Amino acid sequence: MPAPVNAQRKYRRLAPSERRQSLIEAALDCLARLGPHGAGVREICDRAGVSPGLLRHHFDGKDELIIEAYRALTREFHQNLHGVLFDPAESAAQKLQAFINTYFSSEVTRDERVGSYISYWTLARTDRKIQRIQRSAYRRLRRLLAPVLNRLAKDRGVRIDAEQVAISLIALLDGFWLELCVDPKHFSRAKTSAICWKWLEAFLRGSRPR
Amino acid sequence: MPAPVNAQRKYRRLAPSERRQSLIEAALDCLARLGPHGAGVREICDRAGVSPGLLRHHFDGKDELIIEAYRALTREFHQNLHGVLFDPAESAAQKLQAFINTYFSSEVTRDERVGSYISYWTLARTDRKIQRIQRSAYRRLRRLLAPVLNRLAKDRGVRIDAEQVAISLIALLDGFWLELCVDPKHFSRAKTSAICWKWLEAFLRGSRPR
DNA sequence: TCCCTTATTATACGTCTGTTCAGTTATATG
DNA sequence: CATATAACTGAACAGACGTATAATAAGGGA
Repeated sequence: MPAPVNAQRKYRRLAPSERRQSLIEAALDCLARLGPHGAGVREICDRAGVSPGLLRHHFDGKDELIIEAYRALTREFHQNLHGVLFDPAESAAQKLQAFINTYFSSEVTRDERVGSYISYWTLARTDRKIQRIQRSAYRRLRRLLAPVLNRLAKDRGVRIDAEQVAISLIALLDGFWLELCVDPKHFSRAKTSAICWKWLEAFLRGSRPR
Repeated sequence: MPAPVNAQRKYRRLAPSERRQSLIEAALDCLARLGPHGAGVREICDRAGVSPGLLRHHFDGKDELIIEAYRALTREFHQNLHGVLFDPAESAAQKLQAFINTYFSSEVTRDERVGSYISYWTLARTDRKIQRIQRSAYRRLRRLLAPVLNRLAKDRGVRIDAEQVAISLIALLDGFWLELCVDPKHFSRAKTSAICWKWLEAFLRGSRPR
């Protein structure tokens, strides 16, 4: 009576792309829970259920994994928000409300992700490659946002500098997002979204007519 | 013909309080330039012009130094802003404009400091003691700001939830402050201050009358 | 079925980390 | 000027780090 086949296997082989994805996921998880200091090779590989030597078989080194994980993170972030802003059925106001909601949604800002964003904010100060990815992601977000803001201003009959308003709105969102990190209990995500929308509307009301 | 006395001395003795201050300064400097990863004991002590063993003579360990440095940083930050908001000669509007200017001033946000703030944002995610200091500093800032905002709302004849506006204003400021880190060239400090003030005024104009 | 490829493991290596400690020397005090 | 105190040095330590490498075994193709 032989033991089940699965019990005899010491490990499962994965296609390189799958294993890389699994290691990226583990890296983001460690970065979020333990910060850059805690995201060591052994910790990451433990999390991925894999021996430490395997990292170098799929990546040039730990640094490349961390960078690749950031690429994946910004891609995920951008896709979430892109989908919301390009729904042709919605008005500009509806799009922007959905945008703000998504920014604070559990999908984007969920606890297992939010810590990794902050880790990368710190890493970007010293790592040029991470800095390049961050700036590019920031520029893409602005370019995504500006035309929709322009459209909203048109609807409201006011004249704005869309680029500048995009920058300000992102600043407001990022600022609240930071505060949610300090004290998650102090504000609900829904309430935070509502406040941001209120600020945006107040700003538009205060802008000069076309 | 003896060499000058100073050239024979191998080191200079300092009072504990002075040496502690010097090490704290060096720690903040390393944290800002190199991030948490680069702020090692040897690096910090090099920066302070001192041998690595000395750190433990004045602090319980590296962790305590980092925490003590954060205490000094938040104290400095708070004192700068406290002075601005408690000038009795100024109106609420003038106080708040000065507050915003100071927030982005080279004193508070200067390059050799700004990086250390971000480092601590990351460290606060995993270190309870740093988290406690951060939350307390955040609460103090809100309590400093709320009464002045209330006064401004009175002057403008509108009714606001001062606590909530304080939270929002801090979010806006912190958000811009983060963006200045990503791309310092994109916005001047003066322009950033002006935009924040404009947002605050627009919000007040949009609030309901008393 | 066997075999070949290569994903994976386990161990070992050198470097860097925070810390220890015995010895050294600046400086206040009598 | 002599002496005691303690600020300070510098080398050595154990452990954690990222990495290199030889051995192992999973799993598809002949």
